[in-house]
Amino acid sequence: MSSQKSSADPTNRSPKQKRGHERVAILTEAAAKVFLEKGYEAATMTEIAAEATSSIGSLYQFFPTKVLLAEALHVERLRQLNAALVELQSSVGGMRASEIGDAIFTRLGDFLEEHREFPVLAARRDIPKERKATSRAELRGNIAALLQKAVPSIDNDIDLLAALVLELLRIIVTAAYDPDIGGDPRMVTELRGMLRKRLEEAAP
Amino acid sequence: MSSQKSSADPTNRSPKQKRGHERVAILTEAAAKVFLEKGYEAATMTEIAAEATSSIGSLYQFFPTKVLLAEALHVERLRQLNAALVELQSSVGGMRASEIGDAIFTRLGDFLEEHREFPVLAARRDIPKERKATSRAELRGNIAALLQKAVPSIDNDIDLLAALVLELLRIIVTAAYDPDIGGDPRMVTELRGMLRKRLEEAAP
Amino acid sequence: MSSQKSSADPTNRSPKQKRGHERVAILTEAAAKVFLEKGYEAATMTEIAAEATSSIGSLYQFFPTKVLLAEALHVERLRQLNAALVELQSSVGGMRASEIGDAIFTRLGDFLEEHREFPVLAARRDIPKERKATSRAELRGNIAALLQKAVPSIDNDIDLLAALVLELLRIIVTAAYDPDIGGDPRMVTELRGMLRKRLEEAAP
Amino acid sequence: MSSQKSSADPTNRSPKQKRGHERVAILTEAAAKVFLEKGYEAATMTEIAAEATSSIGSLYQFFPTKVLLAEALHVERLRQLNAALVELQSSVGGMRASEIGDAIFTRLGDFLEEHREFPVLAARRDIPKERKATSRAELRGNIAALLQKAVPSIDNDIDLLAALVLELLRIIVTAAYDPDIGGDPRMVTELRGMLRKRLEEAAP
DNA sequence: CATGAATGAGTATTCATTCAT
DNA sequence: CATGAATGAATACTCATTCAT
Repeated sequence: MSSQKSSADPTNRSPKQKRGHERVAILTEAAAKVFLEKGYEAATMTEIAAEATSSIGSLYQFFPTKVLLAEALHVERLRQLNAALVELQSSVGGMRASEIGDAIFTRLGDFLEEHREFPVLAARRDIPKERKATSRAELRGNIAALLQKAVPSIDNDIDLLAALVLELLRIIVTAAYDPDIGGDPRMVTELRGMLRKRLEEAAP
Repeated sequence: MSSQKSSADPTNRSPKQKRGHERVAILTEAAAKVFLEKGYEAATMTEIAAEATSSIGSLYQFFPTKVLLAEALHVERLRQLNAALVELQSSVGGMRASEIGDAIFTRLGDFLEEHREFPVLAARRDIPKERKATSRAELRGNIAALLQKAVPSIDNDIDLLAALVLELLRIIVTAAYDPDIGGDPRMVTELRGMLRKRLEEAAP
Repeated sequence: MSSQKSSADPTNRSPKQKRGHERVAILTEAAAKVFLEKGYEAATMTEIAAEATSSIGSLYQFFPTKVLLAEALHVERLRQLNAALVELQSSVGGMRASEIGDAIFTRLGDFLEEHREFPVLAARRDIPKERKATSRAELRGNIAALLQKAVPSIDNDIDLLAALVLELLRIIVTAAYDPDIGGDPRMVTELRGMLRKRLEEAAP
Repeated sequence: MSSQKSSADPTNRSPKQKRGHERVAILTEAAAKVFLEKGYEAATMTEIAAEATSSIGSLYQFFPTKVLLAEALHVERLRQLNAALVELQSSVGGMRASEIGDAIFTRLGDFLEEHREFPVLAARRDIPKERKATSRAELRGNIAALLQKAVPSIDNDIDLLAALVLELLRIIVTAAYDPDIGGDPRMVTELRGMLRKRLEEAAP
């Protein structure tokens, strides 16, 4: 249910030494920062390298393409996101429907706050729809698993509910990313409330 | 009394002749199409001109900047959107809370289906936050007015509710824009349901 | 000695009505202003038309080319300049060598102050060298005539002296045009002094 | 530690490798040539790159802007010019007033003959007046220092005299630049003579 | 492997000039 | 003739990517 694929895409040459692993991490974080600040298209490989206090050549050593760099980062974040959901499973046993939504919101909200570049990566227009579908399916699956585990009695519409959670989260992400709206915490409260109600209704 | 261009004024030249008005309309629609297909950043002034079977010079005659072109289109769509909301006012008098949400969803859903480039325009990263706030405020105001008119008894949290409607619509937009998800009409139904419930609760 | 050619270059269609003459004057002055402000290359036909509160089409009606417009203006200014020199002839009879230089400086200084775009026009890189030589020759000739008339005893080197006067004036022009230097009136005094001395020496 | 480019810093990238230094030199000379031939505005970055048998990208690697390229070249020439003046100091001790002017004319004449693009660079309309004033001041200072060293008894008006030298040189430059006039060596002789006389008078 | 130089196709934008109304 | 729309070659500049050292 969770994703355990090795983080190295076959297209990237994977670093052979520890040195390389550190470099990759630094480059990746630099990319995250620049993608967040500038957006995917406006971010330049040169600026990312500079942010990592590394050279263009070095950046290309590990990520032979801007697309591949974005993808690597995206995949990594998805892995972390799914891992967070999986981890949540151990603590939701026996929760009431009204609580599971909150738990998910809280956990994923934390994730998204820490990795604010995530929506930028997810919104890239050149993600092959296939990969997109797969990613969505995996996330939805993990959320569905959570719902299921917490409230075994819902199995009807469970996939739809999972998708709904995802969409509601997307609002929060967007709102949080957009400084104008994000300030109003009542919006999050509202959304949590709506979800809670829906879940209670699904599993009375 | 001319002044085709003048590097110092950041405004679109408005056409003075019939020919000009027609051309502007064609250019605008071409821009809408290309922005939708490619996204704002990847859209090319050259391609837009080509799509309009105009010369690049003609495009720049009326829209001296890519930003200004996008803005003009965005403003136009916002105008239409707000007009639709205002128009809706005349038909909501006496609706029940449970119906007003549906009415809005339907009307705005239609709009968004017809103008699929809207989210692209609205997501541009270079919109000055001030303008963004103003636009949001206007939309929210019109939605609030609708809610108020239909159900005068809600005045508590009416702005928050309006904002909520906007966010839920954003989901639909995004989902509709994203071919993978948009197909599932149950999602829209879900969202409508959630909103209906919330509104009923607000105005029992 | 002075130039009396008709101001209309054969390449320009000359206006047939009074209306046309006014237009031409307005356009010409607008051109003068814009050339002065922006320089020849940076000046645009569009801006010139706007400055004349006229349309591009109208501008092109009278001056079918930017080059032709600049040339027409240049020729007009040269005509005025030469006319001023010719006019001066009637008042220099019997002046001493030490005075004639001052007289020329004063008169031409006035001209250049009133028509500050002159150096811009004269510095255009695309003036055919032939025309350039002719213009210079005419100016030099008129200055030589002045010197001759005032101090008939100088005939040796009179052309060289005339050229010298021209060059010294160029300094003033440049300096006057350049706000940083122009402020210092002592420079003009110096140049006048040097010229006076040289002339006295030439005609003891 | 890279940072090839970064849209926010208005500086030339300095080369870090030997290859880079060579390229910069080639590009600079190519720029000098094209600026001289075409003038600043008409000179094209593409043509400069071609003249240097480099790619346009290489040119921009080191000179991120046409303005910056011109400035770099201008600054370099000013440096050389000032260096020439400073160097001259060691050989003017004890010269007579009548000689120092000639020495300066000769030295700077050589410089200007070798770097004929200099006036083009100096005449650019977009030089910030502040920089212009500074450059002038430095040149004037060096000339003043020369005059002072050679003829310590002049201190009255020394700055004005230095400015005068500069202006007289400007004539030569302009004349030399302008093929029509430059040919006449008597003009230079005249100017030298005038200056000599003025200096003798200043330091009898 | 790291570094940064080299490449060049691609992009927004300008502007003289021509043309339809 | 006036007006302003149409045209498109030309230009500065960008940036992903490749290569030499």
